[in-house]
Amino acid sequence: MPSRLIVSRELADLFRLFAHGDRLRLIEDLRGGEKDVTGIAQSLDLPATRVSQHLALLRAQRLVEERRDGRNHFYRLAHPHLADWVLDALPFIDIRQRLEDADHIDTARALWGVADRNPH
Amino acid sequence: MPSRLIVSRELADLFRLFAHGDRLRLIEDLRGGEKDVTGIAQSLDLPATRVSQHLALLRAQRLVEERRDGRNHFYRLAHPHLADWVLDALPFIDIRQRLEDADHIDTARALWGVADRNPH
DNA sequence: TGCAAACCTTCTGACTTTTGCAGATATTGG
DNA sequence: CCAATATCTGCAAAAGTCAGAAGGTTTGCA
Repeated sequence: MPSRLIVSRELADLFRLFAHGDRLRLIEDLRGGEKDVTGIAQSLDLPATRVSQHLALLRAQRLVEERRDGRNHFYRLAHPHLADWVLDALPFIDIRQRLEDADHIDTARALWGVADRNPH
Repeated sequence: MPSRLIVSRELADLFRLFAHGDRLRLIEDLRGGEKDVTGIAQSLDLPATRVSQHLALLRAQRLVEERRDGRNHFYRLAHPHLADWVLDALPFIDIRQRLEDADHIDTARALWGVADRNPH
């Protein structure tokens, strides 16, 4: 009977995992395929230790999968379309705040290799 | 140039807004259309004051829109498909934990009036 | 008119809990 | 031993939750 409560709480936990800019960038960084920790750390410009901590959180929820090759650990998205789903949230960002931001959104979409879904 | 950073931070703020079970239930509650605060409070079993506070947060991000009729305030989703997008996250919930949870997910989907996308 | 009740919002303030992050240490492979 | 990661510890900061009080409107009604 309290299924709504249970599921909404689990969903909330999931969303909290995405409530961190670096983790979102990490997910988008894996859009292209697997990558090792050092590689991720470089492209996100973060210390490898921090990246490893973020990955541990994502791994705990089975959002990423690991493959070891020698001393390198390669990670990939467990659900390839997770990155797409995240970007689907872009339309929900409040546009009102400085039009400048709209440009940032388009630019980011382009940088992340996603076709602009809202051309004008 | 730091578009990725800016956008990922805004997205993270958005996700943080969804990182609360009651707010998620509220969004799903508006799936069927507009509803007034008292009505929402009743179906969520929360004090109206709390509901109003949640609505204030969602309104600040333009996620809900308000319509006043007499002393009642009716709210609706600014983006009708927001509720769908939220439920699209269900597949990302870790299934491993007690199969029991899978049932809860199906049940919740049914309760929220969404066709089961993963029949077996 | 006036007043009370209904509906809702906002402010205040404290409280709990989380969480981000650094630095140290452990582990595994070359 | 070095490189690449993972995990542990601990804290400081932040953030968010929530209850209760108080304020605004609108409606109903005497």
